[in-house]
Amino acid sequence: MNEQIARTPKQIGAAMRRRRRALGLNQKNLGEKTHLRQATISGLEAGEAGTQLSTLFGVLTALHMELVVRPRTKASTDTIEELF
Amino acid sequence: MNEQIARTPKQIGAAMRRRRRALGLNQKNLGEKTHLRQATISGLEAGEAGTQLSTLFGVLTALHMELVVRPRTKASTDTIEELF
DNA sequence: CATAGATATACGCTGTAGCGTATATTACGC
DNA sequence: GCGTAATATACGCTACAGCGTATATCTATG
Repeated sequence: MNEQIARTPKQIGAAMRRRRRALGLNQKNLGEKTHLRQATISGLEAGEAGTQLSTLFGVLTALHMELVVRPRTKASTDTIEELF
Repeated sequence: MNEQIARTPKQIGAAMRRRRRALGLNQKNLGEKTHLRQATISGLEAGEAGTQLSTLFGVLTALHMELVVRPRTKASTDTIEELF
C-alpha cells in the first residue's frame, strides 16, 4: 500500500497526506521543513489543480518520496475535461 | 525504460518529452489535445518549476501516462533548496 | 462537553503562469 | 548550403498561487 497511482491532483494530494501522517507530521511542521505555509500544504493535499510543481516537489522531498512516470496500466475512461 | 523516476520538475519534463516523441507527437499537436499552447508544453518539458498541476496532469492524460507516488527507493543527498 | 491541536479559510499583496499572438532559434531532410 | 518543421522566446494581459497574518472550523481526547 505504499505505491499509489495518481492520475489527478486530488489523488496525489491524498497520497501525500497519508504519507505525512504516517511520518507523524502535521501541516505546520511540514510547512517549516519546506518553507511553505500551512495553508499551502492544505491546498496541495486537497488537490488544488493550480498548485505549482515547485510546491509539489518540495513537499515530496520533505516526505522522502519520489514519483514514477509511466504509461497507463489499465484502461481508463478519463478525459482531459473531467479531470478538474 | 518506460518507468522513469522523477524527483524534480526537470526529470518529469524530460520523461514526458520522451513519451511525446515516442508517440510521434509534436508540441503543437499535444497543445491542441490538451487546450494548452505550444509554449506551455515547451515550458513543462523544460522543467519550469512554476508549472501547475493542472498542466501536468492534462499532458499526462493526453500521453496516456500516470504517476506512482512512493517512498524514495535509494538514499539521496537531495535537499529542498537545491531542487530549484 | 471543554479545550487544545490540527486543518481550512479569509484578506490584501506581489509574483508569475498561461493566454493570444508573433517571432527567433534550432534541428533536419533535401 | 537551403528551406521547412519543430521548438524556444517575447510582449502585454488577466487570473490566481503563495505570501504574512489572522481566524474559523473541525477533531481528538481528557
